[in-house]
Amino acid sequence: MKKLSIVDIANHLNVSKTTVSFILNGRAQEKRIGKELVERVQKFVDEVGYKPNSLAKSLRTGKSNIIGLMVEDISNPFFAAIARLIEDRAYKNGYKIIYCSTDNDTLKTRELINMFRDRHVDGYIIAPPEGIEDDINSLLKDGMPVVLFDRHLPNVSTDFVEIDNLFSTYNATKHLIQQGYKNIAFITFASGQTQMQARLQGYHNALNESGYKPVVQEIIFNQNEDLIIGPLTTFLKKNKNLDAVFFGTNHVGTCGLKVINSLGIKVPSDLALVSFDDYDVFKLFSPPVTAIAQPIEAIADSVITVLLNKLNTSSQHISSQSIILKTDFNIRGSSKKPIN
Amino acid sequence: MKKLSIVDIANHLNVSKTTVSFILNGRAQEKRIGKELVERVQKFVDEVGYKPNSLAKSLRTGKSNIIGLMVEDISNPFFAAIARLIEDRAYKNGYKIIYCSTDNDTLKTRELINMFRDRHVDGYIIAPPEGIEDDINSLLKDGMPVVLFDRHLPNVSTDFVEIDNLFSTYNATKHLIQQGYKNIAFITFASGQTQMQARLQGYHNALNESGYKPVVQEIIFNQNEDLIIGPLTTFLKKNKNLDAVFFGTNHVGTCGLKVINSLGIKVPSDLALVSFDDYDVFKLFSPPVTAIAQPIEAIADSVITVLLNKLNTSSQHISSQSIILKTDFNIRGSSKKPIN
DNA sequence: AAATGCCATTAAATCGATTTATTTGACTAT
DNA sequence: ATAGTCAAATAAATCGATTTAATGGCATTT
Repeated sequence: MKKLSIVDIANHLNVSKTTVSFILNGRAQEKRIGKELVERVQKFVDEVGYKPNSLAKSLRTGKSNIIGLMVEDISNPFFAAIARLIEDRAYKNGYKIIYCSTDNDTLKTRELINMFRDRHVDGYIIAPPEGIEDDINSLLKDGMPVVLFDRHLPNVSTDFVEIDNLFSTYNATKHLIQQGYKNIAFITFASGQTQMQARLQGYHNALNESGYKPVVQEIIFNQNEDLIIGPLTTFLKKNKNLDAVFFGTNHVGTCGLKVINSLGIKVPSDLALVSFDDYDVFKLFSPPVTAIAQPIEAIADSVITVLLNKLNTSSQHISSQSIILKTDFNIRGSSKKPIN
Repeated sequence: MKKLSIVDIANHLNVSKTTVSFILNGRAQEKRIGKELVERVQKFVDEVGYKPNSLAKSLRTGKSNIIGLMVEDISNPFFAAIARLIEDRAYKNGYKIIYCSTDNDTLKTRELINMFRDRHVDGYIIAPPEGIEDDINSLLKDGMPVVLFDRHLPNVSTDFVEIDNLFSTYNATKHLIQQGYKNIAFITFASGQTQMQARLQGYHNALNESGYKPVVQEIIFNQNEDLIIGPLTTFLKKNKNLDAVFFGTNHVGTCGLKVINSLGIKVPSDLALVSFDDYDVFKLFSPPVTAIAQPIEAIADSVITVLLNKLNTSSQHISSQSIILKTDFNIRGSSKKPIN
């Protein structure tokens, strides 16, 4: 009852395994193998449900039909949703996904890249942490297809998919200003990543145009949520003059909501809120939080499309492309700053 | 600059690849290979950073060091969190994870199991849909380690990790009754899965003890959230006499919250809420939702511990174990039904 | 009739490791 | 002197596929 190999098939049919292999790989015509032989082999293979051992196949061909997907944290709803969509599309195209969470940790990411490399994944989809430039360039030098998303690396020239971060925060901040808010803080994780810098820049640009003073609070990321909530609480307690707060990522946003809840701050009468990323938490929070929604389907679709293209066309000649997607701005809660 | 193979190493050192292999696999002593030779090989291997090709290794040994993880939906926070924890523990023990979402779809799950099998995963962690019994029994027959979680399959005798579903809903329902609520509905997805049946039973048991009439609403699951929200809205509009609602899963819970929000129902004055699974959405929702919290870390820990045990001890003699974990009951919002 | 070309198929090499079986030389026991 | 033991290392088989190079048979060309 053990698994059949191609040799078993060949022996049973009194043909060579070469013939079986050619037939199974659709090269029967090319190799002009007799029509009835093809049918006989095909029939028997179907009958016993023989499947080639993919390890042996990968070893020989160098292809694994596996895509390595590295997100920041699979338990973050944004990344989970993207992973889910990419997974679906990949399966439909005959690819499997190995995924992992980088935690934005350069060392961990480096190990994971080596692990993927070792498993001979055919392509890489990465939300890269800073400091991983050399490793990715090394992948590229070896001809591996790599698509970055959510952010990119200035010194790495490969395809990437991003959203228009700068405009998104610029636009949202502008909106707050038009509503009459003047003391608008921007709270985010300390990070030099491109998307974070762009978001920050958008905020600054909008404030500059209005001549208001920017108030930026950078929180050190920590796995332990208490170490995020602590500094946040301190900050909000100290800056009572704020009339609006902009959260730069969904994680900061949910932590921020917890703090605001526990401090008994009223939204938006005490404080108006805007957060990056829109999902269940923000839609349900009462009163609702205005949010910038990333086009998750479009991101996943673009990423996998670009990668599949690179995988199918062994094209060294196509230069790398950057895809920038638009976000939606979902305004919720009262629309005007109440007059004091 | 291409990758080195064991032959390259052997040639360069003028030894046989057998020797290199023995040394690299820690069998030098057993094979009494000379001490200086061992050091010479070790040093060179470190120097050039040689890593054995894991495909070839897997092909020969039959082991892949990969664990297949099948959850219901990786974008569901409960499963995402579990997956994340399992992933961490697995990596620490030298295993990688290939994961996928079953959607509770038997056919899709069957295909995925075959895919895992084909990739020679060493062990399986599955939140199984109904109807997949035969496939899993077939895995077991072939000696594959399988651990189920979140639910189990009555006709499959293998290890599983669950929570005490029946007691959890019994206890929570009891609590509602003690608070003075009389018309308590239970809303859940239509499913014959063990955990769902147990939750329903707990609810029934509590109501029976009090002599109140159960009101159960089963929603047909659908990927399209609108097709869940629709029936939910209809149900809540029709049953104005309800004073409490119990959501049987987190997904039903979040959908339910959306409906309650859009209908303008006040919680808990109009309607008290209890939901299975506790996470950000419920903690932040204002007024907060009382929830049954699953011990996510303990679940992930138990699952991976059991599986690693099975992987390490090639023990056919250890009979399968069932682990039942306790839940936490997080009471939020007002504690008494207001007197009308 | 020998040489050439084409067909249909297959033997053998290959991918990169592990593992079994064998070799070689030194030393010991009979 | 001969067989037997042992240490140290290696040759060769193996895992299960793909792929290159080779084969024998037949028809056609010169």
